[in-house]
Amino acid sequence: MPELPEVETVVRDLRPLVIGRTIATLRFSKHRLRRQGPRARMKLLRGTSVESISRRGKWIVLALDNGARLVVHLGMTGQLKVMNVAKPVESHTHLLIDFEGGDSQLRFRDIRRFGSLTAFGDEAAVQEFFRAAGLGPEPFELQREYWRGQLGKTRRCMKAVLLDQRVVAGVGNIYADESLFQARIHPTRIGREVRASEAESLRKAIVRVLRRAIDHRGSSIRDYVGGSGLRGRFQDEFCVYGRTGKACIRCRSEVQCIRLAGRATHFCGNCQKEG
DNA sequence: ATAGGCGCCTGCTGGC
DNA sequence: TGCCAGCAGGCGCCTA
Repeated sequence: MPELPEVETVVRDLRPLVIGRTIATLRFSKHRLRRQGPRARMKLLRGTSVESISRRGKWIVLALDNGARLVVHLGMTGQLKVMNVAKPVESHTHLLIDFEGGDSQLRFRDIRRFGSLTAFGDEAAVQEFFRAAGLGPEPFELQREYWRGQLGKTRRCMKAVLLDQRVVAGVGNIYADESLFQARIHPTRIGREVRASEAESLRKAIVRVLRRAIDHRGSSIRDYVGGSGLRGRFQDEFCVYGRTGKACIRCRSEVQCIRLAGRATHFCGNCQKEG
């Protein structure tokens, strides 16, 4: 579900609501998440105050003043939001963080439990975790030569390359399809057969699409809400994603949908030529 | 190296 | 109306 723009929106929403707050208690649901660090290490967070909240790819990092970190991934249906303690706790809420002297609490909710919550002792441990995962560069910091090199050395199709978090961090199914449409590149094109000029227009398209999506607070299709519970609006701006059978906004031919890299892939067969 | 399939979960939709 | 297959913003693991 949440890709970079949604995660960025959550982080921006939460920033004024959690920075400076001191964590009083952490309460977990009885269900385990798909991936979750040792529950015992969560003790590191108690009694500390939040210094910052940031994003790396689709990961959210809460930095505490004792150096500890809480790293959150929203998976497909994760929500991280601050709510008034008086609000009923919704089903599938897996972590409640109460702050000292306040009437609001941070809640992690995840219907499908594909998300993850992990505590780390310090920033170095977080960086090592990302390094071990091979997490690639942020899309906004993609170097032209690096990008060309990554495309040039692979026989995978472009859709698969864009979804690979080791190549570029933060792009998911929606923004992969939208970026390829903007750059007029067919999703089945092979990485190393993409021309340098195409690679460059794709690099720019990714940045443009992600920035616009962030401006719209991301895309809400079903579950996603920002850190204050507000939905996104970028779903109204989709050119191809979820528009199967509808007219391409550019040439009016039918938007097609195929399965690639195990995911529904939307494109215009007329605007995006096969190799 | 890479494609494909499965598994992890729950909930919703569309076709019969 | 009811049932059930199929599908969903992710990702790791396995096999061929």
